[in-house]
Amino acid sequence: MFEILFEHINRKISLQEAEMEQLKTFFIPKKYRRKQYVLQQGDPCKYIVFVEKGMLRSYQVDDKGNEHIVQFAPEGWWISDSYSFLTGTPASYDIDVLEEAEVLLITQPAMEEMLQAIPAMERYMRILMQNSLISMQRRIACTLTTQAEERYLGFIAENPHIGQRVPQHMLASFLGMTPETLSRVRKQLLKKS
Amino acid sequence: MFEILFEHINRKISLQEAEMEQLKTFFIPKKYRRKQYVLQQGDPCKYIVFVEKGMLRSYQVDDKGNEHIVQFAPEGWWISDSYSFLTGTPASYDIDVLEEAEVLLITQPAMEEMLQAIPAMERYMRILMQNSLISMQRRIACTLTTQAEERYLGFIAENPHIGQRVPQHMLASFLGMTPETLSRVRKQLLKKS
DNA sequence: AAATAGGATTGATATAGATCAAGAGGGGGG
DNA sequence: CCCCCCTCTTGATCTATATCAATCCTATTT
Repeated sequence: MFEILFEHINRKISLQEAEMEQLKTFFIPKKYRRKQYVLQQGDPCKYIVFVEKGMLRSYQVDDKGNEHIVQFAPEGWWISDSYSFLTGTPASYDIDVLEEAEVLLITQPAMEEMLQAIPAMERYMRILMQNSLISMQRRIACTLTTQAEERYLGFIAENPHIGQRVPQHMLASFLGMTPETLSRVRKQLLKKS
Repeated sequence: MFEILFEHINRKISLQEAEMEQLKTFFIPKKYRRKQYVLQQGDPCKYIVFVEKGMLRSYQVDDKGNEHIVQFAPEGWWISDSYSFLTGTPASYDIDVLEEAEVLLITQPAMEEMLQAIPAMERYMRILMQNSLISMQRRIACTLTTQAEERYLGFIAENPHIGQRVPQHMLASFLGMTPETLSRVRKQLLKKS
Protein backbone atom coordinates (compact mmCIF):
# COMPACT_ATOMS: atom_id res chain seq x y z
CA MET A 1 0.00 0.00 0.00
CA PHE A 2 2.89 2.39 0.57
CA GLU A 3 5.05 1.43 -2.39
CA ILE A 4 4.33 4.37 -4.60
CA LEU A 5 4.58 6.89 -1.78
CA PHE A 6 7.95 5.54 -0.65
CA GLU A 7 9.25 5.53 -4.17
CA HIS A 8 8.07 9.11 -4.59
CA ILE A 9 9.73 10.20 -1.36
CA ASN A 10 12.97 8.37 -2.01
CA ARG A 11 13.35 10.08 -5.31
CA LYS A 12 13.63 13.39 -3.44
CA ILE A 13 15.15 12.64 -0.04
CA SER A 14 16.53 9.56 1.68
CA LEU A 15 14.89 8.00 4.69
CA GLN A 16 16.14 5.27 6.98
CA GLU A 17 14.20 2.02 7.36
CA ALA A 18 13.01 3.03 10.82
CA GLU A 19 11.76 6.38 9.57
CA MET A 20 9.86 4.72 6.78
CA GLU A 21 8.16 2.40 9.22
CA GLN A 22 7.31 5.32 11.45
CA LEU A 23 6.01 7.26 8.49
CA LYS A 24 3.30 4.70 7.87
CA THR A 25 1.72 5.39 11.24
CA PHE A 26 0.70 8.91 10.22
CA PHE A 27 -1.38 7.85 7.25
CA ILE A 28 -4.80 6.31 6.91
CA PRO A 29 -5.08 3.90 3.97
CA LYS A 30 -8.42 3.90 2.24
CA LYS A 31 -10.12 2.61 -0.90
CA TYR A 32 -12.64 4.53 -2.96
CA ARG A 33 -14.84 3.39 -5.79
CA ARG A 34 -15.63 5.27 -8.97
CA LYS A 35 -17.69 8.47 -8.54
CA GLN A 36 -17.30 8.46 -4.76
CA TYR A 37 -16.68 11.83 -3.16
CA VAL A 38 -13.43 12.33 -1.30
CA LEU A 39 -14.24 15.95 -0.49
CA GLN A 40 -17.38 18.00 -0.98
CA GLN A 41 -17.49 21.72 -1.58
CA GLY A 42 -18.44 23.43 1.67
CA ASP A 43 -16.92 20.84 3.98
CA PRO A 44 -13.53 21.59 5.50
CA CYS A 45 -10.76 19.65 3.77
CA LYS A 46 -9.55 17.39 6.57
CA TYR A 47 -7.00 15.40 4.59
CA ILE A 48 -4.28 15.69 2.06
CA VAL A 49 -4.59 12.68 -0.20
CA PHE A 50 -1.82 10.67 -1.82
CA VAL A 51 -2.95 8.45 -4.66
CA GLU A 52 -1.40 4.97 -4.71
CA LYS A 53 -3.64 3.60 -7.42
CA GLY A 54 -6.44 4.86 -9.66
CA MET A 55 -7.25 8.50 -10.29
CA LEU A 56 -8.98 11.39 -8.54
CA ARG A 57 -9.84 14.86 -9.73
CA SER A 58 -10.62 18.18 -8.08
CA TYR A 59 -13.09 20.56 -9.65
CA GLN A 60 -15.22 23.58 -9.01
CA VAL A 61 -18.89 23.91 -9.89
CA ASP A 62 -19.95 27.39 -10.97
CA ASP A 63 -23.34 29.09 -10.61
CA LYS A 64 -24.51 27.63 -13.92
CA GLY A 65 -23.67 24.11 -12.78
CA ASN A 66 -20.63 23.78 -15.04
CA GLU A 67 -17.68 21.80 -13.74
CA HIS A 68 -14.24 23.31 -13.99
CA ILE A 69 -11.52 20.77 -13.45
CA VAL A 70 -8.64 22.05 -11.38
CA GLN A 71 -6.46 18.98 -11.18
CA PHE A 72 -6.18 15.36 -12.21
CA ALA A 73 -4.41 13.13 -9.71
CA PRO A 74 -3.35 9.70 -10.97
CA GLU A 75 -1.13 7.37 -8.91
CA GLY A 76 1.89 9.13 -7.46
CA TRP A 77 0.14 12.48 -7.06
CA TRP A 78 -1.08 14.46 -4.09
CA ILE A 79 -4.42 16.19 -4.09
CA SER A 80 -6.40 18.39 -1.69
CA ASP A 81 -7.92 21.82 -1.34
CA SER A 82 -4.72 23.22 0.16
CA TYR A 83 -6.33 26.43 1.23
CA SER A 84 -9.14 24.77 3.08
CA PHE A 85 -6.76 22.21 4.56
CA LEU A 86 -4.47 24.91 5.85
CA THR A 87 -7.03 27.33 7.18
CA GLY A 88 -9.92 25.07 8.08
CA THR A 89 -12.32 27.13 5.95
CA PRO A 90 -14.98 25.35 3.85
CA ALA A 91 -13.55 23.80 0.70
CA SER A 92 -14.29 25.48 -2.61
CA TYR A 93 -13.56 22.34 -4.60
CA ASP A 94 -15.10 18.95 -4.91
CA ILE A 95 -12.79 15.97 -5.12
CA ASP A 96 -14.06 12.70 -6.50
CA VAL A 97 -12.92 9.45 -8.03
CA LEU A 98 -12.45 8.88 -11.77
CA GLU A 99 -10.96 5.40 -11.46
CA GLU A 100 -11.34 3.08 -8.50
CA ALA A 101 -8.58 4.22 -6.17
CA GLU A 102 -6.36 3.30 -3.25
CA VAL A 103 -5.19 6.33 -1.34
CA LEU A 104 -3.34 7.45 1.77
CA LEU A 105 -4.89 10.17 3.88
CA ILE A 106 -3.11 12.43 6.31
CA THR A 107 -4.75 14.96 8.61
CA GLN A 108 -3.40 18.36 9.54
CA PRO A 109 -2.40 17.33 13.08
CA ALA A 110 -0.83 14.08 11.83
CA MET A 111 1.10 16.10 9.28
CA GLU A 112 2.45 18.41 11.98
CA GLU A 113 3.46 15.44 14.12
CA MET A 114 5.10 13.81 11.15
CA LEU A 115 7.14 16.90 10.35
CA GLN A 116 8.28 17.05 13.99
CA ALA A 117 9.13 13.36 14.11
CA ILE A 118 10.87 13.15 10.74
CA PRO A 119 12.43 16.51 9.91
CA ALA A 120 13.60 15.29 6.52
CA MET A 121 9.96 15.26 5.52
CA GLU A 122 9.95 19.02 5.84
CA ARG A 123 12.38 19.01 2.96
CA TYR A 124 10.30 16.56 0.98
CA MET A 125 7.22 18.72 1.39
CA ARG A 126 9.16 21.79 0.39
CA ILE A 127 10.39 20.17 -2.80
CA LEU A 128 6.93 18.86 -3.51
CA MET A 129 5.41 22.32 -3.13
CA GLN A 130 8.16 23.82 -5.23
CA ASN A 131 7.50 21.43 -8.07
CA SER A 132 3.76 21.94 -7.96
CA LEU A 133 4.35 25.66 -7.95
CA ILE A 134 6.47 25.44 -11.05
CA SER A 135 3.89 23.46 -12.95
CA MET A 136 1.17 25.89 -11.86
CA GLN A 137 3.23 28.80 -13.11
CA ARG A 138 3.67 27.12 -16.44
CA ARG A 139 -0.02 26.45 -16.64
CA ILE A 140 -0.80 30.09 -16.02
CA ALA A 141 1.75 31.30 -18.54
CA CYS A 142 0.19 28.83 -20.94
CA THR A 143 -3.40 30.02 -20.48
CA LEU A 144 -2.25 33.63 -20.79
CA THR A 145 -0.27 33.19 -23.98
CA THR A 146 -1.64 30.33 -26.03
CA GLN A 147 -4.89 29.33 -27.61
CA ALA A 148 -7.00 26.21 -27.71
CA GLU A 149 -5.06 24.05 -30.15
CA GLU A 150 -1.63 24.77 -28.73
CA ARG A 151 -2.88 24.28 -25.19
CA TYR A 152 -4.26 20.89 -26.08
CA LEU A 153 -1.07 19.81 -27.80
CA GLY A 154 0.99 21.01 -24.86
CA PHE A 155 -1.11 19.02 -22.45
CA ILE A 156 -1.00 15.70 -24.26
CA ALA A 157 2.72 16.13 -24.85
CA GLU A 158 3.39 16.60 -21.15
CA ASN A 159 0.74 14.24 -19.78
CA PRO A 160 0.24 11.43 -22.28
CA HIS A 161 -0.76 9.02 -19.47
CA ILE A 162 -3.58 11.29 -18.31
CA GLY A 163 -4.83 12.28 -21.74
CA GLN A 164 -5.65 8.67 -22.56
CA ARG A 165 -7.47 7.93 -19.35
CA VAL A 166 -9.99 10.73 -18.87
CA PRO A 167 -13.11 11.49 -20.89
CA GLN A 168 -12.56 14.19 -23.44
CA HIS A 169 -15.02 16.65 -21.96
CA MET A 170 -13.08 16.67 -18.70
CA LEU A 171 -9.90 17.35 -20.54
CA ALA A 172 -11.64 20.24 -22.23
CA SER A 173 -12.73 21.60 -18.88
CA PHE A 174 -9.20 21.30 -17.50
CA LEU A 175 -7.88 23.19 -20.50
CA GLY A 176 -10.45 25.93 -20.09
CA MET A 177 -12.53 25.26 -23.20
CA THR A 178 -15.86 23.62 -24.01
CA PRO A 179 -16.12 19.99 -25.13
CA GLU A 180 -17.33 21.19 -28.52
CA THR A 181 -14.26 23.32 -29.00
CA LEU A 182 -11.92 20.49 -28.06
CA SER A 183 -13.71 18.18 -30.46
CA ARG A 184 -13.23 20.67 -33.29
CA VAL A 185 -9.61 21.26 -32.37
CA ARG A 186 -8.94 17.55 -32.60
CA LYS A 187 -10.69 17.32 -35.95
CA GLN A 188 -8.47 20.09 -37.28
CA LEU A 189 -5.40 18.27 -36.05
CA LEU A 190 -6.44 15.04 -37.76
CA LYS A 191 -6.82 16.82 -41.07
CA LYS A 192 -3.35 18.29 -40.78
CA SER A 193 -1.67 14.94 -40.33
CA MET B 1 18.29 46.14 4.70
CA PHE B 2 17.02 42.88 6.21
CA GLU B 3 14.06 44.25 8.14
CA ILE B 4 11.30 43.13 5.83
CA LEU B 5 12.81 39.70 5.27
CA PHE B 6 13.18 39.07 9.00
CA GLU B 7 9.67 40.22 9.66
CA HIS B 8 8.43 37.94 6.90
CA ILE B 9 10.33 34.97 8.28
CA ASN B 10 9.36 35.59 11.87
CA ARG B 11 5.73 35.60 10.95
CA LYS B 12 6.10 31.95 9.92
CA ILE B 13 8.85 30.44 12.07
CA SER B 14 10.99 31.64 14.96
CA LEU B 15 14.73 32.11 14.68
CA GLN B 16 17.28 32.83 17.36
CA GLU B 17 19.39 35.99 17.24
CA ALA B 18 22.46 34.00 16.21
CA GLU B 19 20.60 32.31 13.38
CA MET B 20 19.35 35.63 12.10
CA GLU B 21 22.87 36.98 12.04
CA GLN B 22 24.07 33.89 10.24
CA LEU B 23 21.21 34.14 7.79
CA LYS B 24 22.46 37.48 6.53
CA THR B 25 25.67 35.95 5.28
CA PHE B 26 23.89 33.92 2.61
CA PHE B 27 22.35 36.89 0.88
CA ILE B 28 23.70 39.51 -1.47
CA PRO B 29 22.06 42.94 -0.99
CA LYS B 30 21.65 44.94 -4.15
CA LYS B 31 19.89 48.03 -5.48
CA TYR B 32 18.24 48.34 -8.85
CA ARG B 33 16.87 51.35 -10.66
CA ARG B 34 13.68 51.55 -12.68
CA LYS B 35 13.61 49.49 -15.88
CA GLN B 36 16.78 47.64 -15.02
CA TYR B 37 16.80 43.92 -15.83
CA VAL B 38 17.19 41.50 -12.95
CA LEU B 39 16.90 38.48 -15.23
CA GLN B 40 16.75 38.17 -19.00
CA GLN B 41 14.98 35.46 -20.90
CA GLY B 42 17.51 32.91 -22.08
CA ASP B 43 19.96 33.41 -19.22
CA PRO B 44 19.92 30.90 -16.40
CA CYS B 45 18.19 32.27 -13.31
CA LYS B 46 21.06 32.40 -10.81
CA TYR B 47 19.19 34.00 -7.94
CA ILE B 48 15.99 33.95 -6.05
CA VAL B 49 15.15 37.54 -5.22
CA PHE B 50 13.53 38.93 -2.09
CA VAL B 51 12.19 42.45 -2.46
CA GLU B 52 12.88 44.75 0.51
CA LYS B 53 11.71 47.91 -1.18
CA GLY B 54 10.22 48.92 -4.53
CA MET B 55 8.64 46.53 -7.01
CA LEU B 56 9.72 44.00 -9.63
CA ARG B 57 7.73 42.04 -12.16
CA SER B 58 8.26 38.86 -14.17
CA TYR B 59 6.86 38.52 -17.66
CA GLN B 60 7.04 36.54 -20.85
CA VAL B 61 7.34 38.00 -24.31
CA ASP B 62 5.50 36.04 -27.00
CA ASP B 63 6.30 35.69 -30.70
CA LYS B 64 4.29 38.83 -31.52
CA GLY B 65 6.28 40.85 -28.99
CA ASN B 66 3.43 41.10 -26.50
CA GLU B 67 4.33 41.05 -22.82
CA HIS B 68 2.43 38.71 -20.54
CA ILE B 69 2.91 39.54 -16.90
CA VAL B 70 3.34 36.52 -14.70
CA GLN B 71 3.90 38.15 -11.31
CA PHE B 72 4.19 41.47 -9.54
CA ALA B 73 6.60 41.49 -6.60
CA PRO B 74 6.35 44.49 -4.26
CA GLU B 75 8.26 44.63 -0.97
CA GLY B 76 7.93 41.46 1.08
CA TRP B 77 7.65 39.18 -1.95
CA TRP B 78 9.98 36.64 -3.52
CA ILE B 79 10.45 36.42 -7.25
CA SER B 80 12.42 34.24 -9.68
CA ASP B 81 12.01 31.84 -12.54
CA SER B 82 11.80 28.87 -10.18
CA TYR B 83 12.12 26.35 -12.94
CA SER B 84 15.25 27.85 -14.36
CA PHE B 85 16.68 28.40 -10.88
CA LEU B 86 16.10 24.79 -9.96
CA THR B 87 17.26 23.14 -13.15
CA GLY B 88 19.80 25.59 -14.50
CA THR B 89 17.98 25.75 -17.85
CA PRO B 90 17.62 29.11 -19.64
CA ALA B 91 14.94 31.30 -18.11
CA SER B 92 11.70 31.71 -20.00
CA TYR B 93 10.82 34.93 -18.19
CA ASP B 94 12.25 38.39 -18.00
CA ILE B 95 12.34 40.07 -14.63
CA ASP B 96 12.72 43.83 -14.40
CA VAL B 97 12.14 46.75 -12.11
CA LEU B 98 8.92 48.75 -11.95
CA GLU B 99 9.93 50.91 -8.99
CA GLU B 100 13.47 51.57 -7.82
CA ALA B 101 14.22 48.61 -5.61
CA GLU B 102 16.35 47.20 -2.84
CA VAL B 103 16.59 43.45 -2.97
CA LEU B 104 18.32 40.45 -1.43
CA LEU B 105 19.72 37.82 -3.75
CA ILE B 106 20.47 34.22 -2.91
CA THR B 107 22.12 31.70 -5.20
CA GLN B 108 21.30 28.02 -5.48
CA PRO B 109 24.45 26.87 -3.60
CA ALA B 110 23.98 29.52 -0.91
CA MET B 111 20.40 28.36 -0.53
CA GLU B 112 21.51 24.76 -0.04
CA GLU B 113 24.09 25.83 2.52
CA MET B 114 21.52 27.92 4.29
CA LEU B 115 19.05 25.05 4.53
CA GLN B 116 21.83 22.86 5.96
CA ALA B 117 22.95 25.48 8.45
CA ILE B 118 19.50 26.60 9.59
CA PRO B 119 17.09 23.68 9.26
CA ALA B 120 14.17 25.82 10.39
CA MET B 121 14.47 27.61 7.07
CA GLU B 122 13.43 24.41 5.36
CA ARG B 123 10.11 24.89 7.09
CA TYR B 124 9.92 28.55 6.13
CA MET B 125 10.54 27.71 2.50
CA ARG B 126 7.94 24.97 2.62
CA ILE B 127 5.30 27.32 3.99
CA LEU B 128 6.29 29.96 1.48
CA MET B 129 5.90 27.52 -1.41
CA GLN B 130 2.64 26.29 -0.01
CA ASN B 131 1.20 29.78 0.14
CA SER B 132 2.35 30.65 -3.36
CA LEU B 133 0.86 27.42 -4.58
CA ILE B 134 -2.48 28.28 -3.05
CA SER B 135 -2.60 31.68 -4.65
CA MET B 136 -1.61 30.19 -8.01
CA GLN B 137 -4.40 27.65 -7.74
CA ARG B 138 -6.88 30.39 -7.05
CA ARG B 139 -5.62 32.35 -9.98
CA ILE B 140 -6.09 29.39 -12.28
CA ALA B 141 -9.56 28.65 -10.95
CA CYS B 142 -10.31 32.31 -11.49
CA THR B 143 -9.15 32.46 -15.11
CA LEU B 144 -11.04 29.25 -15.85
CA THR B 145 -14.34 30.32 -14.35
CA THR B 146 -14.71 34.09 -14.48
CA GLN B 147 -14.72 36.81 -17.03
CA ALA B 148 -13.00 40.12 -17.43
CA GLU B 149 -14.99 42.30 -15.04
CA GLU B 150 -15.11 39.82 -12.21
CA ARG B 151 -11.42 39.04 -12.59
CA TYR B 152 -10.55 42.70 -12.33
CA LEU B 153 -12.71 43.22 -9.28
CA GLY B 154 -11.23 40.14 -7.64
CA PHE B 155 -7.74 41.40 -8.21
CA ILE B 156 -8.17 44.89 -6.82
CA ALA B 157 -10.05 43.47 -3.85
CA GLU B 158 -7.19 41.15 -2.98
CA ASN B 159 -4.30 43.39 -4.01
CA PRO B 160 -5.32 47.00 -3.48
CA HIS B 161 -1.70 48.01 -2.87
CA ILE B 162 -0.57 46.64 -6.23
CA GLY B 163 -3.52 47.88 -8.27
CA GLN B 164 -2.70 51.47 -7.40
CA ARG B 165 0.97 51.25 -8.23
CA VAL B 166 1.22 49.64 -11.65
CA PRO B 167 0.19 51.07 -15.03
CA GLN B 168 -3.17 49.86 -16.15
CA HIS B 169 -1.95 48.05 -19.24
CA MET B 170 0.28 45.84 -17.11
CA LEU B 171 -2.61 45.00 -14.88
CA ALA B 172 -4.56 44.06 -17.98
CA SER B 173 -1.75 41.80 -19.09
CA PHE B 174 -1.58 40.14 -15.68
CA LEU B 175 -5.31 39.53 -15.80
CA GLY B 176 -5.09 38.04 -19.27
CA MET B 177 -6.93 40.75 -21.19
CA THR B 178 -6.00 43.65 -23.46
CA PRO B 179 -5.59 47.21 -22.15
CA GLU B 180 -8.61 48.24 -24.22
CA THR B 181 -10.76 45.63 -22.58
CA LEU B 182 -9.68 46.66 -19.10
CA SER B 183 -10.37 50.28 -19.91
CA ARG B 184 -13.90 49.40 -21.03
CA VAL B 185 -14.46 47.20 -18.01
CA ARG B 186 -13.56 50.08 -15.72
CA LYS B 187 -15.84 52.45 -17.61
CA GLN B 188 -18.72 50.03 -17.14
CA LEU B 189 -17.99 49.81 -13.43
CA LEU B 190 -17.99 53.60 -13.07
CA LYS B 191 -21.40 53.84 -14.68
CA LYS B 192 -22.82 51.27 -12.31
CA SER B 193 -21.80 53.19 -9.21
C1' DA C 1 6.13 77.06 -24.75
C1' DA C 2 6.88 73.38 -27.97
C1' DA C 3 8.10 68.72 -28.60
C1' DT C 4 8.03 64.09 -27.20
C1' DA C 5 6.65 59.84 -25.16
C1' DG C 6 4.01 56.68 -22.48
C1' DG C 7 -0.44 55.84 -21.03
C1' DA C 8 -5.49 55.72 -21.43
C1' DT C 9 -9.72 56.12 -23.92
C1' DT C 10 -12.95 55.42 -27.66
C1' DG C 11 -14.98 53.63 -31.89
C1' DA C 12 -15.36 50.20 -35.71
C1' DT C 13 -14.62 45.70 -37.01
C1' DA C 14 -13.01 40.82 -36.74
C1' DT C 15 -12.72 36.35 -34.56
C1' DA C 16 -12.01 32.53 -31.35
C1' DG C 17 -14.64 30.17 -28.83
C1' DA C 18 -19.26 29.73 -26.35
C1' DT C 19 -23.83 28.39 -26.60
C1' DC C 20 -27.83 26.05 -28.40
C1' DA C 21 -29.67 22.17 -30.65
C1' DA C 22 -29.71 17.88 -32.86
C1' DG C 23 -28.01 13.57 -33.98
C1' DA C 24 -24.71 9.49 -33.79
C1' DG C 25 -22.23 5.79 -31.89
C1' DG C 26 -21.61 2.39 -28.32
C1' DG C 27 -21.56 -0.25 -24.59
C1' DG C 28 -23.84 -2.52 -20.54
C1' DG C 29 -28.21 -4.02 -18.10
C1' DG C 30 -32.66 -5.77 -18.28
C1' DC D 1 -32.41 -7.46 -28.71
C1' DC D 2 -33.70 -3.12 -27.31
C1' DC D 3 -33.33 0.77 -24.38
C1' DC D 4 -30.95 4.09 -21.74
C1' DC D 5 -27.07 6.66 -20.47
C1' DC D 6 -22.98 8.77 -21.65
C1' DT D 7 -19.88 10.71 -24.65
C1' DC D 8 -18.59 12.66 -28.82
C1' DT D 9 -19.54 15.07 -33.10
C1' DT D 10 -21.44 18.50 -36.20
C1' DG D 11 -23.87 22.61 -37.65
C1' DA D 12 -25.90 27.30 -36.88
C1' DT D 13 -25.73 31.17 -34.32
C1' DC D 14 -24.10 34.50 -30.68
C1' DT D 15 -20.93 37.09 -27.77
C1' DA D 16 -17.01 38.49 -25.16
C1' DT D 17 -12.91 40.01 -26.18
C1' DA D 18 -9.17 40.93 -29.54
C1' DT D 19 -7.51 43.80 -33.03
C1' DC D 20 -6.79 48.01 -35.57
C1' DA D 21 -6.68 52.85 -35.66
C1' DA D 22 -7.29 57.39 -34.11
C1' DT D 23 -7.32 60.76 -30.28
C1' DC D 24 -6.49 62.51 -26.00
C1' DC D 25 -4.02 63.33 -21.74
C1' DT D 26 -0.36 64.18 -18.74
C1' DA D 27 4.33 64.45 -17.43
C1' DT D 28 8.91 65.16 -18.82
C1' DT D 29 12.43 66.98 -21.72
C1' DT D 30 14.35 70.62 -24.55
